[in-house]
Amino acid sequence: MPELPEVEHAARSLRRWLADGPIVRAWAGPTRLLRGGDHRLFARKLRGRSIVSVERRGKLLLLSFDEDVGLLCHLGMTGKWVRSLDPGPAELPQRPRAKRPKSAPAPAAPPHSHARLELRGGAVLHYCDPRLFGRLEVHPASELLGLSVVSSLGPDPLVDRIVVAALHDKLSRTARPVKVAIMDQTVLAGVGNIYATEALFRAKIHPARPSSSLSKREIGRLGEAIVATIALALKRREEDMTYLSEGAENRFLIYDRAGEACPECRRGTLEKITLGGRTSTYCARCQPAR
DNA sequence: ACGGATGTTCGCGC
DNA sequence: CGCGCGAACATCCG
Repeated sequence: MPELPEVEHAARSLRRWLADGPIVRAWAGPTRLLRGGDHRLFARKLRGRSIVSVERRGKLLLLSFDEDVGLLCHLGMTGKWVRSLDPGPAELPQRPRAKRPKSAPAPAAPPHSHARLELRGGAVLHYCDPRLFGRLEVHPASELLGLSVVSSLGPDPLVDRIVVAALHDKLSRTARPVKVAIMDQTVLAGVGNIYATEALFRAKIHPARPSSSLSKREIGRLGEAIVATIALALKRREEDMTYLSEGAENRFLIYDRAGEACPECRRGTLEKITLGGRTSTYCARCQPAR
């Protein structure tokens, strides 16, 4: 689920939820989410901790607790934090649930819950991630910002804003397709495939344009489009829970709409190309190649 | 049933 | 060093 707006939404939720702390019990399965870390250490370190701050940098969540305990969390492709009121009986990762009759009791824990923070008062925060592409790492809170995954991030469009001159300077040094460049987390932190696609459409820039070919004016347009795209997605997130794969219809302008008519010019048909291994949708009329 | 999916990271080759 | 490509990770959905 996660690009910058979704991660920001998760950060706001966690900030609210963790304020009910402290954590009376923590648990994680022996999962690869921990990246070689020890699941018993996860439980030991987080038990008893109270939240100090929840920050977001790009797609990363940085949770700082008292006693200098920190948790780094990346949602990968399908990770999310879910709050429930019951921890569930099993001390095992929840596998996908088999179909059961309507009359059967409701499940106690959400599917794919691989780590849990149980708060005083009974709420349980589950980290759920079917594909296990995410990561959860315990570090000293004071060292979170110094981790290379964090310190190597480019400016975050919401936290730092986008400085056109700096972005232009960075893009001028590479011939990579501009879409690949803005998805590079060391160039901008938090932009992924959906919002890169949407922002380039808004800015009327072809996704395959060599980064170095963009004028400063175009970069300015692109920067504004990125911020606007992210702000709109975040607003929608806060208003309702609409997103992909949650029973919601596609609310994006062109993402995943190849073959449909362009919503802007209404004449061209949206096309699809692959850049940097990812699918890109664009309108050849509104986003000319040169 | 097959192909693709919001992300990252690795290895290989040029 | 830059860059592209494909694979890998594990599961779900249409």
